[in-house]
Amino acid sequence: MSGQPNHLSGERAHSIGELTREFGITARTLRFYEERGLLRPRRAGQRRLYDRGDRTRLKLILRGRRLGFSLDEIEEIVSLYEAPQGEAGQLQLLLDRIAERRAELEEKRRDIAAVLRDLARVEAGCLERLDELGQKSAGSKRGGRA
Amino acid sequence: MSGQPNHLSGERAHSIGELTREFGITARTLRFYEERGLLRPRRAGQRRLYDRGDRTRLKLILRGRRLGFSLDEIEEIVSLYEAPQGEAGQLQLLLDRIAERRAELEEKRRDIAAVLRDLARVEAGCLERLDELGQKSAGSKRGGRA
DNA sequence: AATGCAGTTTACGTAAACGTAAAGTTTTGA
DNA sequence: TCAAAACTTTACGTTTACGTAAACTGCATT
Repeated sequence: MSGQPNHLSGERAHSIGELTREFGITARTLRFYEERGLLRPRRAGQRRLYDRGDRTRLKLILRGRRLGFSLDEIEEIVSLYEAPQGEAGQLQLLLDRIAERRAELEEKRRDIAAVLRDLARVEAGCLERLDELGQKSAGSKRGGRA
Repeated sequence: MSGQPNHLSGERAHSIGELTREFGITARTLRFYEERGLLRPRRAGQRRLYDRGDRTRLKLILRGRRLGFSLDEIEEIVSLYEAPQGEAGQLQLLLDRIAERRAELEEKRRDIAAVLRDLARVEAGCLERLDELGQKSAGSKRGGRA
């Protein structure tokens, strides 16, 4: 139907250079993640080819990175997404790990809320002060302390 | 009125050991933060004494750390809190920096929401699967496929 | 044939954030 | 009083997450 059959699905794979541009990271980073086992692009000869699944994983990795998780933690989190459909014991373990991660994330969320709240306070102080300065400036323009 | 006058205010200062226990960090970390200029406890001879302000700063630092900010970034953020009451230009700069940080924090917040959402989906899948297994198990207990 | 570009492997280098060990001082409790 | 506990400085070590350089390969131009 479509052009050349590219691997197994009907989507286009990406070179390492394309990914660096798309995600603003270096090729070294991508190779490093592969070395760490976080990514497994297929190959066309030597060249790496990243398909949709690899890109999805990469997005997850970068998201974890922005949240300050270590690559070890990121690996664990990503593995949760692709966990095998095990039996009851495995599933319970998986649920436990999910609960742990959720707790961490909710702590981070509270931390963020706290910082945002503090910043809002500082901002309010700034605006107030600016307003005062504005009053004085306007006053002097209109002729001093009137 | 009270016992010995401790410095200028009427509060009790804490030793480095007390802080390590209270916050679950090592003395090395506290000294390192001091070396980096993030903390400035006063001294009683050689010994460091941390007052309420130092503890507040430390909480901010640890909060930033949990959010994955570098110590450089943390320094910047904390400095926003204690910014001098400058004139209009300075205030505007301060407001700009606050806006930048706010944008970052809101990206983190979105990232957290995304991970939480994904985890919830995985969890739902787990529970569903567990439920299926429970059905089967109950069925066989009651005597196979009825 | 030569050049250039994109990609590859190998390997050493580096910045950040502490860890750890050594050796000395000061405080504190028995 | 005296030993243990707590603290100090100095200094080298370690882990994480890549950066950077060297040397090679394959393909497309010129």
